[in-house]
Amino acid sequence: MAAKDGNPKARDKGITPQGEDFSAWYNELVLKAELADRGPVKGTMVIRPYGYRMWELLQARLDQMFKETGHQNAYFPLLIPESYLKREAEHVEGFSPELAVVTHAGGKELEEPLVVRPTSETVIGEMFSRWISSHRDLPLLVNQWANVVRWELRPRLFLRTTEFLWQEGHTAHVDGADAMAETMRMLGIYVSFARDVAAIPVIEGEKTPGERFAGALRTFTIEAMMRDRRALQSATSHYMGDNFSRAFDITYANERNELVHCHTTSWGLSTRMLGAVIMAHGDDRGLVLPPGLAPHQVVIVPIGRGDERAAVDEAAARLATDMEARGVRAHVDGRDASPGFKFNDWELRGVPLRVELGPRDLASGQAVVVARLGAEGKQAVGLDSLAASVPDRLSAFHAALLERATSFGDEHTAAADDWDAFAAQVGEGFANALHCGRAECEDDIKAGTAATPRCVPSDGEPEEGTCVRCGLPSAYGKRLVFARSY
RNA sequence: CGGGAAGUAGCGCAGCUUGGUUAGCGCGCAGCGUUCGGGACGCUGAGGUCGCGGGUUCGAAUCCCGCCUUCCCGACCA
Repeated sequence: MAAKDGNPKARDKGITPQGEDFSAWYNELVLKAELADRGPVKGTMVIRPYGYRMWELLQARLDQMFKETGHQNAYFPLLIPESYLKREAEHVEGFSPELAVVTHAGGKELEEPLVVRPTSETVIGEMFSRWISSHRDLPLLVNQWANVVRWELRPRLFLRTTEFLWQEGHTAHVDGADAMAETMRMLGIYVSFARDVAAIPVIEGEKTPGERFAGALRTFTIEAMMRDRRALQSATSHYMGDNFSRAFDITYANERNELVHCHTTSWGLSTRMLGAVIMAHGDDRGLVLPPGLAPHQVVIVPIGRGDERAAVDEAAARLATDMEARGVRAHVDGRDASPGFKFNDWELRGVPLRVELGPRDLASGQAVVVARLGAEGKQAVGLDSLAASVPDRLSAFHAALLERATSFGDEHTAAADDWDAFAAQVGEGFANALHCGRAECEDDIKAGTAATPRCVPSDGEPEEGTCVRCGLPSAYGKRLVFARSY
């Protein structure tokens, strides 16, 4: 009977509401849902089994998509000679502030320091130069699943950790056209992964020069809106031109036996995507997981005790087996805890569908089904048809989740044609506005509103006019998306 | 690195102002019993170098000095 409001003790069971403190909501949720924990070293993260299962599911789907488009997995070393980083001028400049460097090993100082990879363009570039000699070797399409280290100043679980897991694709091509096609193909894969697996609608587009990857000629991104209406860059795809192939001497002999530099790409998606899932779908009760990434798509909560319970358990096990036979990840929660506790617990963990099964249900040959989005309330479903209906229910759940996120994004996106409207809109969500393209003007906007250009959207309508900030003629030929971001 | 807050049991906190016996409370945890359709209850119990180092004092969680760490807000970023 503790006081409800203002009393921290009353919250032991729940989490801080999003509207009160989004950042507290996020941290408490990640910890309480047992997705991750903080490691002993600042900025490091332990991914716990429930969170790691999500990563595994993500990996399996993306990996399949990569292989279907002709890529092969490989693995390159964690340690890179420091000199490699320096071979591409912009690349070092971009990454040196956040490098972790090994200076001692084997009990003595190293002759050349080794950097712990912050990304692998350099080692892979070096290896590509040894492997590629003919146009017949191209394109070379490689991906690696790995950990990387970037000494971030302000870590945040999943969103920005000192060490994180990701996949980085690296490819080499005969020319710019082929490399650009690859860059866009992989961006497309990220878009469909986000939409079809994570149920997150994204805006795809190109980064402005100021937001480009260090060493890239063009950087493309997918940007998603979180429930606090801030943007999260969820994956990127880069066209390097011949920058890295010149730095690492990646050349091939063409059909006329002329030695030519390759054009390369790289593209990556990290554990940050799990942060996107948490923040794009979660609510005040906890996570809401898209079926594609949910460790348990259905949880069956058996209710009852004694002899009644034995019959319930048996029926629950049969139901789970039935569902699994249909490719559904089902779980029976047999813990010694009250039903109410389990309901809340699985809601916190975001399980899409919950099945309640008790003596009353058994007697009437049905079960109670509840979807985590909650719109339909509790629904009685006949036991003989339940398992068969689950795949459709999960698809419907995915569609509803995507629809909800899509309308949320639409509701909080608006065009802004003058500075006051712009400043107000980036406080509300995303603002579509014309910009002059000058870096100093971007900085000015950031200083004034904390908003940055997220991208030049691929599907934007052609439009010319004047910059929303400085009034100079607009660049890019269309509106940019601006938002405060993570 | 700038600005804020905080380090006391696994988690969340009180105690500190005005030093004083075995440092408390809630949740969680263990055992037993009763419970089980929206976060159950009773009884019993385990669990703490009070962040670290030094100082003041007969006596320090409490006062003084130094250090460390973490979290939040900003600059950097997937």
